[in-house]
Amino acid sequence: MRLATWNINSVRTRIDRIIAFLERGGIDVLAMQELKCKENQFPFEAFTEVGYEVTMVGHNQWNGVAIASRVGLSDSSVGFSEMPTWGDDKVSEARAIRAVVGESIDLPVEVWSLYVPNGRELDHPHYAYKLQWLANLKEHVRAELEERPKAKIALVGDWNVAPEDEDVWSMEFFEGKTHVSQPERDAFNAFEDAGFTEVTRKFVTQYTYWDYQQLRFPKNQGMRIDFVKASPALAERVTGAEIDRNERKGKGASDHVPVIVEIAE
DNA sequence: ATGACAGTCTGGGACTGA
Repeated sequence: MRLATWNINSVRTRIDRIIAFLERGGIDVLAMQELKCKENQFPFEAFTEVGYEVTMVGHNQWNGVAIASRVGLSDSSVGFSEMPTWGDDKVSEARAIRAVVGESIDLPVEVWSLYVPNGRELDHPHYAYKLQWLANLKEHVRAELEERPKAKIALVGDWNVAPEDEDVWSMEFFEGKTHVSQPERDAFNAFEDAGFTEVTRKFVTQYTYWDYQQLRFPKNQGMRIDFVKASPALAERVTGAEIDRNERKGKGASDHVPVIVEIAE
Protein backbone atom coordinates (compact mmCIF):
# COMPACT_ATOMS: atom_id res chain seq x y z
CA MET A 1 0.00 0.00 0.00
CA ARG A 2 1.24 3.45 -0.88
CA LEU A 3 0.01 5.96 1.69
CA ALA A 4 0.58 9.69 1.23
CA THR A 5 -0.08 12.83 3.23
CA TRP A 6 -0.23 16.29 1.70
CA ASN A 7 -1.19 19.73 2.92
CA ILE A 8 -2.75 20.80 -0.36
CA ASN A 9 -3.69 24.39 0.64
CA SER A 10 -7.16 24.48 -0.98
CA VAL A 11 -8.60 21.36 -2.58
CA ARG A 12 -10.62 23.36 -5.10
CA THR A 13 -7.64 25.29 -6.44
CA ARG A 14 -5.40 22.22 -6.48
CA ILE A 15 -7.79 19.49 -7.63
CA ASP A 16 -6.13 18.85 -11.01
CA ARG A 17 -2.70 18.55 -9.43
CA ILE A 18 -4.06 16.24 -6.73
CA ILE A 19 -5.68 13.84 -9.20
CA ALA A 20 -2.56 13.86 -11.38
CA PHE A 21 -0.43 13.07 -8.35
CA LEU A 22 -2.68 10.18 -7.31
CA GLU A 23 -2.43 8.58 -10.72
CA ARG A 24 1.23 9.30 -11.37
CA GLY A 25 2.32 8.27 -7.88
CA GLY A 26 0.31 5.07 -7.69
CA ILE A 27 -1.16 6.37 -4.45
CA ASP A 28 -3.65 4.08 -2.71
CA VAL A 29 -4.50 6.37 0.18
CA LEU A 30 -4.09 10.14 0.41
CA ALA A 31 -4.57 12.13 3.60
CA MET A 32 -5.13 15.81 2.86
CA GLN A 33 -4.97 18.92 5.02
CA GLU A 34 -6.07 22.52 4.52
CA LEU A 35 -9.02 21.75 2.27
CA LYS A 36 -10.28 25.31 2.76
CA CYS A 37 -13.87 24.38 1.94
CA LYS A 38 -17.12 23.06 3.30
CA GLU A 39 -18.60 19.66 2.45
CA ASN A 40 -20.97 21.08 -0.17
CA GLN A 41 -17.99 22.70 -1.93
CA PHE A 42 -15.75 19.62 -1.97
CA PRO A 43 -15.01 18.13 -5.43
CA PHE A 44 -16.07 14.56 -4.61
CA GLU A 45 -16.70 13.65 -8.27
CA ALA A 46 -13.09 14.26 -9.28
CA PHE A 47 -12.03 11.54 -6.82
CA THR A 48 -14.80 9.04 -7.51
CA GLU A 49 -14.17 9.30 -11.26
CA VAL A 50 -10.69 7.87 -10.75
CA GLY A 51 -11.76 5.26 -8.22
CA TYR A 52 -11.28 6.85 -4.81
CA GLU A 53 -13.73 7.13 -1.95
CA VAL A 54 -13.43 10.20 0.25
CA THR A 55 -14.25 11.13 3.80
CA MET A 56 -13.81 14.75 4.80
CA VAL A 57 -14.68 17.45 7.28
CA GLY A 58 -14.64 21.17 6.61
CA HIS A 59 -16.59 23.93 8.31
CA ASN A 60 -15.44 27.08 6.49
CA GLN A 61 -12.48 28.48 4.56
CA TRP A 62 -10.03 27.50 7.30
CA ASN A 63 -8.50 24.09 8.01
CA GLY A 64 -10.39 21.06 6.66
CA VAL A 65 -9.02 17.49 6.47
CA ALA A 66 -9.82 14.47 4.31
CA ILE A 67 -8.85 10.91 3.49
CA ALA A 68 -9.16 9.49 -0.04
CA SER A 69 -8.73 5.76 -0.65
CA ARG A 70 -8.98 3.27 -3.53
CA VAL A 71 -8.43 0.29 -1.21
CA GLY A 72 -11.49 0.59 0.99
CA LEU A 73 -12.70 3.31 3.32
CA SER A 74 -14.88 2.66 6.36
CA ASP A 75 -15.51 3.50 9.99
CA SER A 76 -14.78 7.20 9.53
CA SER A 77 -14.98 9.63 12.41
CA VAL A 78 -14.20 13.29 12.94
CA GLY A 79 -11.91 14.65 15.64
CA PHE A 80 -11.31 12.93 18.96
CA SER A 81 -13.24 13.06 22.20
CA GLU A 82 -10.71 15.20 24.08
CA MET A 83 -9.97 17.55 21.17
CA PRO A 84 -9.52 21.10 22.49
CA THR A 85 -11.72 23.84 21.11
CA TRP A 86 -10.48 27.19 19.84
CA GLY A 87 -11.40 30.69 20.93
CA ASP A 88 -14.05 32.25 23.10
CA ASP A 89 -16.74 30.58 21.03
CA LYS A 90 -15.20 27.15 21.74
CA VAL A 91 -15.06 26.12 18.10
CA SER A 92 -14.28 22.49 17.22
CA GLU A 93 -12.01 23.00 14.25
CA ALA A 94 -11.71 20.64 11.27
CA ARG A 95 -8.22 19.39 12.06
CA ALA A 96 -8.57 15.63 12.51
CA ILE A 97 -10.36 12.83 10.70
CA ARG A 98 -9.78 9.11 10.86
CA ALA A 99 -10.90 6.08 8.86
CA VAL A 100 -9.98 2.47 8.28
CA VAL A 101 -8.47 1.90 4.83
CA GLY A 102 -6.93 -1.12 3.11
CA GLU A 103 -9.61 -3.68 3.93
CA SER A 104 -10.02 -4.54 0.24
CA ILE A 105 -6.37 -5.64 0.09
CA ASP A 106 -6.49 -7.37 3.48
CA LEU A 107 -4.28 -4.71 5.06
CA PRO A 108 -6.51 -2.71 7.39
CA VAL A 109 -4.83 0.48 8.54
CA GLU A 110 -6.42 3.13 10.73
CA VAL A 111 -5.35 6.41 9.19
CA TRP A 112 -5.59 9.81 10.85
CA SER A 113 -5.30 12.93 8.69
CA LEU A 114 -4.07 15.67 11.03
CA TYR A 115 -3.65 19.41 10.72
CA VAL A 116 -1.97 20.50 13.95
CA PRO A 117 -2.68 24.12 14.99
CA ASN A 118 -0.03 26.59 13.89
CA GLY A 119 0.62 28.33 17.21
CA ARG A 120 1.18 31.75 15.61
CA GLU A 121 3.45 33.26 18.29
CA LEU A 122 5.03 31.81 21.42
CA ASP A 123 2.95 34.10 23.65
CA HIS A 124 -0.27 33.74 21.62
CA PRO A 125 -3.25 31.72 22.95
CA HIS A 126 -3.00 29.68 19.75
CA TYR A 127 0.35 28.36 20.98
CA ALA A 128 -1.18 26.99 24.20
CA TYR A 129 -4.00 25.57 22.08
CA LYS A 130 -1.44 23.84 19.87
CA LEU A 131 0.36 22.22 22.81
CA GLN A 132 -2.90 21.10 24.41
CA TRP A 133 -4.16 19.75 21.11
CA LEU A 134 -1.03 17.63 20.66
CA ALA A 135 -1.08 16.43 24.28
CA ASN A 136 -4.71 15.38 24.10
CA LEU A 137 -4.28 13.63 20.75
CA LYS A 138 -1.28 11.77 22.13
CA GLU A 139 -3.28 10.65 25.16
CA HIS A 140 -6.16 9.56 22.93
CA VAL A 141 -4.03 7.38 20.67
CA ARG A 142 -1.99 6.07 23.59
CA ALA A 143 -5.17 4.75 25.19
CA GLU A 144 -6.34 3.36 21.87
CA LEU A 145 -3.08 1.50 21.32
CA GLU A 146 -3.15 0.18 24.86
CA GLU A 147 -6.55 -1.32 24.11
CA ARG A 148 -5.50 -2.73 20.75
CA PRO A 149 -1.70 -3.20 20.81
CA LYS A 150 -1.67 -5.03 17.45
CA ALA A 151 -3.55 -2.28 15.62
CA LYS A 152 -1.95 -0.76 12.56
CA ILE A 153 -2.41 2.98 13.12
CA ALA A 154 -0.94 5.82 11.05
CA LEU A 155 -0.90 9.40 12.35
CA VAL A 156 -0.12 11.46 9.28
CA GLY A 157 -0.27 15.10 8.34
CA ASP A 158 1.01 18.60 8.87
CA TRP A 159 2.37 18.56 12.41
CA ASN A 160 3.52 22.18 12.32
CA VAL A 161 6.58 21.20 14.34
CA ALA A 162 10.17 20.94 13.12
CA PRO A 163 11.48 18.40 15.62
CA GLU A 164 15.20 18.69 14.77
CA ASP A 165 17.41 21.69 14.08
CA GLU A 166 18.18 20.22 10.65
CA ASP A 167 14.45 20.42 9.84
CA VAL A 168 14.62 24.17 9.26
CA TRP A 169 16.86 26.09 6.90
CA SER A 170 18.14 28.40 9.63
CA MET A 171 17.80 28.04 13.38
CA GLU A 172 18.92 31.65 13.63
CA PHE A 173 15.93 32.71 11.54
CA PHE A 174 13.55 30.71 13.74
CA GLU A 175 14.94 32.00 17.02
CA GLY A 176 11.94 32.95 19.17
CA LYS A 177 9.43 31.64 16.64
CA THR A 178 7.00 28.75 16.77
CA HIS A 179 7.62 25.28 15.27
CA VAL A 180 11.08 24.87 16.80
CA SER A 181 10.44 25.63 20.49
CA GLN A 182 11.28 22.95 23.03
CA PRO A 183 7.69 22.53 24.30
CA GLU A 184 6.51 21.92 20.74
CA ARG A 185 9.30 19.42 20.12
CA ASP A 186 8.53 17.71 23.42
CA ALA A 187 4.85 17.47 22.48
CA PHE A 188 5.81 15.99 19.11
CA ASN A 189 8.26 13.50 20.60
CA ALA A 190 5.85 12.42 23.34
CA PHE A 191 4.09 10.26 20.75
CA GLU A 192 7.17 8.05 20.87
CA ASP A 193 6.43 7.15 24.49
CA ALA A 194 2.84 6.47 23.49
CA GLY A 195 4.12 3.82 21.05
CA PHE A 196 4.23 5.78 17.79
CA THR A 197 7.42 5.99 15.73
CA GLU A 198 8.13 8.55 13.02
CA VAL A 199 8.83 6.34 10.01
CA THR A 200 9.98 8.66 7.20
CA ARG A 201 13.20 10.11 8.60
CA LYS A 202 15.26 6.95 8.28
CA PHE A 203 14.48 6.79 4.56
CA VAL A 204 14.61 10.38 3.39
CA THR A 205 16.14 13.74 4.31
CA GLN A 206 14.30 16.67 2.76
CA TYR A 207 12.12 19.61 3.57
CA THR A 208 8.36 19.28 3.06
CA TYR A 209 7.42 22.97 3.09
CA TRP A 210 8.77 26.16 1.54
CA ASP A 211 7.18 29.58 2.09
CA TYR A 212 5.73 31.20 -1.01
CA GLN A 213 7.66 34.37 -0.18
CA GLN A 214 11.31 35.38 -0.50
CA LEU A 215 12.30 32.77 -3.12
CA ARG A 216 12.34 30.19 -0.36
CA PHE A 217 11.93 27.25 -2.73
CA PRO A 218 14.61 28.11 -5.31
CA LYS A 219 16.95 28.80 -2.41
CA ASN A 220 15.84 25.57 -0.69
CA GLN A 221 15.05 27.47 2.49
CA GLY A 222 12.35 25.16 3.78
CA MET A 223 11.03 23.28 6.76
CA ARG A 224 10.31 19.65 7.49
CA ILE A 225 6.97 19.61 9.30
CA ASP A 226 4.96 16.85 7.59
CA PHE A 227 5.44 13.42 9.16
CA VAL A 228 4.08 9.90 9.48
CA LYS A 229 3.93 8.29 12.90
CA ALA A 230 3.15 4.59 13.04
CA SER A 231 2.07 2.11 15.72
CA PRO A 232 4.47 -0.86 16.23
CA ALA A 233 2.50 -3.27 14.02
CA LEU A 234 2.46 -0.73 11.21
CA ALA A 235 6.01 0.60 11.64
CA GLU A 236 7.47 -2.86 11.05
CA ARG A 237 5.73 -3.01 7.69
CA VAL A 238 7.00 0.34 6.39
CA THR A 239 9.58 -0.43 3.72
CA GLY A 240 10.26 3.03 2.34
CA ALA A 241 9.40 6.72 2.29
CA GLU A 242 9.60 9.55 -0.23
CA ILE A 243 9.13 13.30 -0.26
CA ASP A 244 7.92 14.44 -3.68
CA ARG A 245 9.80 17.72 -4.09
CA ASN A 246 8.61 18.02 -7.70
CA GLU A 247 5.15 18.95 -6.44
CA ARG A 248 6.49 22.31 -5.23
CA LYS A 249 7.48 23.26 -8.77
CA GLY A 250 5.56 25.17 -11.38
CA LYS A 251 2.49 27.33 -11.32
CA GLY A 252 -0.24 26.57 -8.82
CA ALA A 253 1.81 24.52 -6.37
CA SER A 254 0.90 24.09 -2.72
CA ASP A 255 3.55 25.36 -0.31
CA HIS A 256 3.81 21.77 1.03
CA VAL A 257 4.76 18.62 -0.91
CA PRO A 258 3.46 15.07 -0.45
CA VAL A 259 5.13 12.62 1.91
CA ILE A 260 4.67 8.99 0.86
CA VAL A 261 5.25 5.73 2.69
CA GLU A 262 5.31 2.21 1.29
CA ILE A 263 3.61 -0.39 3.48
CA ALA A 264 4.24 -4.10 2.88
CA GLU A 265 1.09 -6.17 2.25
C1' DA B 1 15.57 26.32 -14.52
C1' DT B 2 12.30 25.46 -9.26
C1' DG B 3 11.58 32.49 -9.41
C1' DA B 4 10.35 37.25 -5.93
C1' DC B 5 2.91 35.18 -1.55
C1' DA B 6 -1.51 32.57 -1.89
C1' DG B 7 -6.45 31.32 -0.83
C1' DT B 8 -10.97 32.62 0.88
C1' DC B 9 -14.89 35.59 1.67
C1' DT B 10 -20.58 38.28 5.73
C1' DG B 11 -14.71 40.59 0.11
C1' DG B 12 -12.98 45.54 -2.25
C1' DG B 13 -9.07 44.71 2.72
C1' DA B 14 -8.63 41.37 6.53
C1' DC B 15 -7.34 37.11 8.12
C1' DT B 16 -4.52 33.00 8.14
C1' DG B 17 -0.53 30.56 7.17
C1' DA B 18 4.82 29.37 9.19
